[in-house]
Amino acid sequence: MSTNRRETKQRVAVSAALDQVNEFVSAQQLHSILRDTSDGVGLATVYRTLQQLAEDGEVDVVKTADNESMYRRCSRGHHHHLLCRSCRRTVEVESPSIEKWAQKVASANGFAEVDHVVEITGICADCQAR
Amino acid sequence: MSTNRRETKQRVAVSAALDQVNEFVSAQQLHSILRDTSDGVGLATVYRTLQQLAEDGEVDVVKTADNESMYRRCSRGHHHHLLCRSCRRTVEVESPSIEKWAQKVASANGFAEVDHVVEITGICADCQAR
DNA sequence: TCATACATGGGACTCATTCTCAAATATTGG
DNA sequence: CCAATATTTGAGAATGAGTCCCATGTATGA
Ligand SMILES: [Zn+2]
Ligand SMILES: [Zn+2]
Ligand SMILES: [Zn+2]
Ligand SMILES: [Zn+2]
Repeated sequence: MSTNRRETKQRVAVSAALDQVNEFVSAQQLHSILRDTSDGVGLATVYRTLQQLAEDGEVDVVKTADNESMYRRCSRGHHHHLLCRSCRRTVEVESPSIEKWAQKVASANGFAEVDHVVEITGICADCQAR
Repeated sequence: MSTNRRETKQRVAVSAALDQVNEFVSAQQLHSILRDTSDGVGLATVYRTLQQLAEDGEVDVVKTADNESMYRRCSRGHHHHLLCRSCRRTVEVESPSIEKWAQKVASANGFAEVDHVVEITGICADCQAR
């Protein structure tokens, strides 16, 4: 809700850690990454910070098949993801036609406050080559 | 993987209960619905049965925002859903162009074994009028 | 009817995520 | 710089969906 966030070393640490990975990572992974380096950050704080970053549109969130939230610093603006189920390599994809389609289907059926989830998964070329 | 399922009264009960609702329901909801009628069905069995029905393509599964799996008996064949976040009213939608788009984006990036998740949510006309 | 492979369910267990709240700390007005 | 104050932190407890274990029950086919 609020946009007034204090700059604590924990928040900086989480943000910095996110910058070091290019794929989606879970709160737990980030927590153990931070455990090793310098002063660790509490798990609760990692969760809170990631949620806030997501609220602020700083990171994107996707859910794995086994219900784990994964976070990634993405480019700003609405987009979707094509991601490798094996190595989590991520490709951001944009498609105005998909957005229009979703909106059209919804309003054609009388729905308002439309939202949508569109994610494509697969096995990337590298992972296919094993 | 197997398709050899025995016809037990529990399985019949779960399947019948599913037929009585037209929206997506969770395993827990189905369990408490069944608790009231006749002989209840164990929670573990409800989960198992729903999973099997999903495997067999008898029901569709969607995840709520708070990571709960919801099941619904849908028409056969691949399709997606437009669903009301308030009352869970569901509209099945088909769109060959979306399917082609997903496949094209994936192969253009060297991905194989492509899968995708496409769900549209909103507030239905009735819930807006509420 | 019998043998037996498969199904059931109560309860313990997992595990991501949230909650609690006292102690730590960033911010700010003076 | 300093004290007052509003936030933030984090260790551990709590939550809750879903899974597992396994002794008991049963659908099914010979
Ligand atoms: Zn890969
Ligand atoms: Zn979109
Ligand atoms: Zn509705
Ligand atoms: Zn599709």
